[in-house]
Formats: sequence, structure tokens, C-alpha cells
Amino acid sequence: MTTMVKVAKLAGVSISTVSHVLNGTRHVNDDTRQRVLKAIEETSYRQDALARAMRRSRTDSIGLIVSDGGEPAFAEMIRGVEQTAASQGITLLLANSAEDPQREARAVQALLERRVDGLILARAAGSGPNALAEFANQDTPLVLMDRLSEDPFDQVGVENRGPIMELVEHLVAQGHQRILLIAGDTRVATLRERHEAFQEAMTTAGVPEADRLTVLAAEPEETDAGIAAALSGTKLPTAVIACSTVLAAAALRHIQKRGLRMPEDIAFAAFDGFAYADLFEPQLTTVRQPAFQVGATAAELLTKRIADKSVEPSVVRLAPTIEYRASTGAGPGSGS
Amino acid sequence: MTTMVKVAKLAGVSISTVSHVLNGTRHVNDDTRQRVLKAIEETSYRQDALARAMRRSRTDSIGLIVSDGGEPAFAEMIRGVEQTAASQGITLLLANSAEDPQREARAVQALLERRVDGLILARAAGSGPNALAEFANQDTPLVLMDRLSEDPFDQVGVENRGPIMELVEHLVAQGHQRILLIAGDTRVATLRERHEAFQEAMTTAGVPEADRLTVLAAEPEETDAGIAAALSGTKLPTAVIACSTVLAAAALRHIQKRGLRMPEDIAFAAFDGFAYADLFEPQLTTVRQPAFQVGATAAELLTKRIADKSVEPSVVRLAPTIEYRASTGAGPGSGS
DNA sequence: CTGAAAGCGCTTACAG
DNA sequence: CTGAAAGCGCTTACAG
Repeated sequence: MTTMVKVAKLAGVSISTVSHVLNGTRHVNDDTRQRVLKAIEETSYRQDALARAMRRSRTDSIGLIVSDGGEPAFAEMIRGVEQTAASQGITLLLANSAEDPQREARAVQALLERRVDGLILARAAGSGPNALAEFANQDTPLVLMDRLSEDPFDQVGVENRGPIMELVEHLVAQGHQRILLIAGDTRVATLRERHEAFQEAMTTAGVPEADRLTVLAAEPEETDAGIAAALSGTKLPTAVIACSTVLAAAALRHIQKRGLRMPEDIAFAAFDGFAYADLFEPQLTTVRQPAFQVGATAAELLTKRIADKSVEPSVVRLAPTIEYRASTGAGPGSGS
Repeated sequence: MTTMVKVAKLAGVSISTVSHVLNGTRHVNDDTRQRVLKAIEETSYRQDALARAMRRSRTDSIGLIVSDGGEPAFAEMIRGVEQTAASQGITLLLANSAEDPQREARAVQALLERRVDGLILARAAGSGPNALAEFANQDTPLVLMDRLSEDPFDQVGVENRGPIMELVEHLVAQGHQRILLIAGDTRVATLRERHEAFQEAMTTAGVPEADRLTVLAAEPEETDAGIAAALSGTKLPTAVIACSTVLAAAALRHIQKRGLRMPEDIAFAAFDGFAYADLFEPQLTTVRQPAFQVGATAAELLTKRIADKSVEPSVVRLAPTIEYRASTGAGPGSGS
């Protein structure tokens, strides 16, 4: 590999000058600069980011740990982070915890060893508070993404309560009382918030406790069994709200299996639905998250904090939009 | 930050010994080792991967550049690469070219500057051969993913010809002659291969030229217009094959808009369909790619080559599976 | 069994 | 306007 020494020799200057030409950090005579540039060209020299990072103690890279890279919403967030980072000359190191706190912890270590300038974390479902404790006593900035907490870090996610409340009102206004909320693993902050909002909204709407149906379970199998049970009794719910794409898919499979028609037999809405939700028959009412924007904002918060560690942490909640469609009785195309 | 010097002082040994304890690179007396371990614990020392990488000239990191992180298939490939890399203690640097050759070129440079041990590349649509020329004269290994070429590199993708031919035979056997292939941008190797296979299969099946309909176009808008035109004439195709998720979505929208029923009015099949294709009504015949496996294999080929650069490049084609469903007349659940 | 020292490829005061 | 030299935090022959 070509190093600065070779370039410097060829150009007849010191490596200091090469470095300064490269980084524009001090004035260099025009003819000297030309010689250096020519030497760089001829040797096809490429700067060594490692050595540079070590000297500057700054890597111009950030780490991102997602809990499930397979979910479309996370895939979009990853894109948002990557694009924003790339536009600032920052490289992205990506890790996937697959909802496993141990893998999450290992990923955090690996990224810190790599001296990322900062870290964006969408926490795994079972990740305890100690995972974050590490960052309190340390100067690598941390931004929490999607799954927020009470801890004093920069955070960005979506508004979960509002859309659920609006959805419940919408359903109740149409005469629904017996509504099933599928929330799955409420250790996940987003799902917990959606569940809480559901209970509150149902109370506000005056729906009796007995009609507030929920499926809460940490394991996918349990959740699936819960949905099956909820959809097979004699007193079926008249409406279903699924709190994530995976949960919506599970619910729809059971609805299909039981031969229930939407919305005639059962109304259906999902938080963060499907990539091409408009192609479903009937079209599904969906709470659409600005996932790309969540990722982009996370990257922005992080680079801001890297630039200035003294500012107060800020918590950003982006607003999803509800797209009302036929599955809850609204005609297709009557979106909010 | 704690460095080895601090640990060595506290343990009363040299930094050599600390290094050897950390890496297990030579025997260290048990009590000495204990002292070192204790000092590491007390100082909460963390190895600096940068300094280590610089000394060893090996970063234990690989780069991945995808052409469209938003497509579900790529999201899966990313997961496959990440998981395989992580299991070997290798960190993933991710970049997204967004089908832009310039961004791709910048990403390649950024990753090489970071001295990744190797690179996995799913090329952007318009990426010329010069993008690869760089790697021929250089010792950073390159693996081509998904979008393959004739160049002498390790490559992994899926078998594109077989499934398309099978699909055409299937349709022709059902009496279809006038079949529309939506292939979009055939600068993309996968789409080009699918288009070629279509033409061949139609020839083999004895379908007259006039009934072989295609939509080929570099720009999404053109493609969309092409689909609209193909579906609005007086002589409509009786079957449609879409060559990617995005193209399938565009086609389905036009089919819906025209009020065509599947499969009665028009049969429909897609290469690499939708995440939850089983939830569509009617259920869609889909060529399902082993995308995660493609990513995992790419990472494996790369680490093998990093370990031994002398072996001959290998080209791996993984086999997709065709899931026949109602949209081509097969009853749901009668998958291949 | 362990230590002293060179060196990976840069940046950046310091000096002229 | 430019150069000589220290040092970022490690690994690894070399020596004992």
C-alpha cells in the first residue's frame, strides 16, 4: 500500500506538507501543492482512515444496533441513518441484536472497541436498564431509536399514544365495543405505549372492562395461541387492532383461516402495517410510521451531540399518519 | 480512556504481557495472568480495535454496499451478511448506493480507506465495469452479490433463468399465449437474466413474437407508463409476470385500477414477491428467493477468500422456490 | 516465563 | 511557507 512517505518522497516534500495538502489544514504554495497532488495521483495513494482516526481520536463512524433488521420499519430506519451519515462523510457500522439482549451487549462492546464516535440503539425486547448504565459514565454519545425510555439520552421515535386513541375512537364511533388489541411483547416500549393508550382510550370511550380484549405475550407462539383463542370463542371481537407488522400478519392468518370477512364480520387496523398495504383486499387501515425520517433524525441528533456534548438531551416524537381504508369500513381512498 | 499502559502498571507487568494475556498469544504464568485480569477488570479496560488493526493490518471488518436497502430482498441479504459476520467476530460496515453509480463509487472509496478486510457489492443499475477494475489490481477481496457478472470474482446470487422458464411453461400449459413480462431496467443483471429466460422459454413454447409482451425501461416513470399502456389496449395480455417486488406492485396497482380480476381476467406471478404474500387476495404466485442465505453465503465466500486469497473464484447460484397460488389458477396451498 | 523497543500510518504542535 | 519529530495504542520479533 502506498503511504504518505512514498508520496512525500516523490513530490520532494515532507509528510507534513502532504498531510496539509490532503486536509487543507494550512497554506501550501501552489506549485508545491501541484507536485503533491501529482504524486498522489501517480502513486494512487489512498488515505488510511485507521491511522488518521487513531491520531485524531475520532473515527468519523457511528454504530447502529437494531433489534430486528427484518422488520420493514427497521429496514427503513437503517436507510435513514445510512443516508444521513453518508451525506456527512460518516460510515455506518451495523449490528442486529435479533431481540437478544446478549447479542445486543456484544454488539455494543464490539462497536465501542471500534471507537465509533457515537451509537444509535433500538433496544432488544428483553434488554435491561444496565445496558444503558454503561453510557452514563462514558463519553461515547448514545441515541435511543424507536424504543424509548425514561433515561437521559437523546431519543427519537414515533408518537404511539395518539394514533391508537384515534383508532379506538374511530372504531367506537362506528359502534364497536368489543375490540381486540394484539400487543404481543409489552417489554418493547412501543408496544407497551400502544397498549396503555388502548386501555386509556377504551376507558374514555366508556367501554366496559369485559369488552377490552388483549393479547399480550413475550413469545411468538404464545401470542399466536392467544390470537387463535380470541378469534374462536362464541363471543368474537367485532374489531381488531394489531400493534405491529408481525402481529398483524399473525392476526390476518387467523382471520382468513376462520373465514371472517373484513369489515363485515370483523374490522381490522394495524400499527405500522405492510409495505404495499394498498394492494391488500380489502385495503387495510394502517398507521404509517415515518420510519426513514426516524432513522435520519437519529443520525442528526447523534452528529449534533458528537459536535457538542454539553447540550441537553432531546426527545423527538415524530407523528405517524393514519390511513383509513376499507378494512375498518372506510371506503378505499378516504385516508386521513 | 484506559490503555494497556495503565493496566500494565497496575498489574506490575509489561504491556507485552498484557497484550499476550488479552490475545492468548503466549504462555503467561497463572498468577501473573490473574493479576493482569484483575487490573483489566478494575480499570474497565477495553481493547482499542483501531490500534490493534493498524498494527496487524487487519480490521476484522467487512464492507457491504447494497443498491437498494429498501427492497425486502436486500434487507434480508443484509441480515444474512450481518449475522454471519457477527458470528465470526467481524463487524459490518454498511453503505447504500441507492442505484446511483457515483454513490457506489464513493462508498467503495470510503470503505477501502477504512481498510475493510473485504467487500461485498450488489452493484447499482448503471454501474460500469470500471467500478470493478479497481479490484483486479488490488488485494482487497471482493464478492459480488445478487447482481452477477462475467468478471473473475467470487459471486453469489440466485438462479434466475430456471424459475422464469418454469413459470412460462406453467402459464402456457394453462393455455396462455399472450404473456406480459415486466422487467424494468435490464441493466440490472438479475432483470436482464429474467428477461432473456423469458424470451427463450417463449420461443421454446412456440409462442409467436406478437404475443411476447415486455415492459423494459430504465426509469420508474417509463416503466409505469409502459405497464399502463400494456394493460389498456384492446388486446390485453392474459398473464403477467413481474420481475421484482417494485415492478409487481406497479403492475398490481394498474390491474386493480382497471378492475381486472385475477386469475379470471388476468393471471399474475411475480419474481421475489411480497413479504406476506400469503395474505393477499387472491394469493399470489411467487418466486421466493433465499435472500438471507444469499447474504450469508456472500459473507462466507468473503471470509474464506480473506483467509486464503489463492483459491479460484467461485460462483454460487442458489435456487429459488416457486410457490404456485391462486393468482395463476392454482388453488391456494398447492405450492410447488 | 517476561520485558524493552520498534513500528503500523497518520496529525499536529514546535521551530525556523 | 515548510520540515523534523513526537505520539495515538497496540503487536511482535528479539533478547534474556
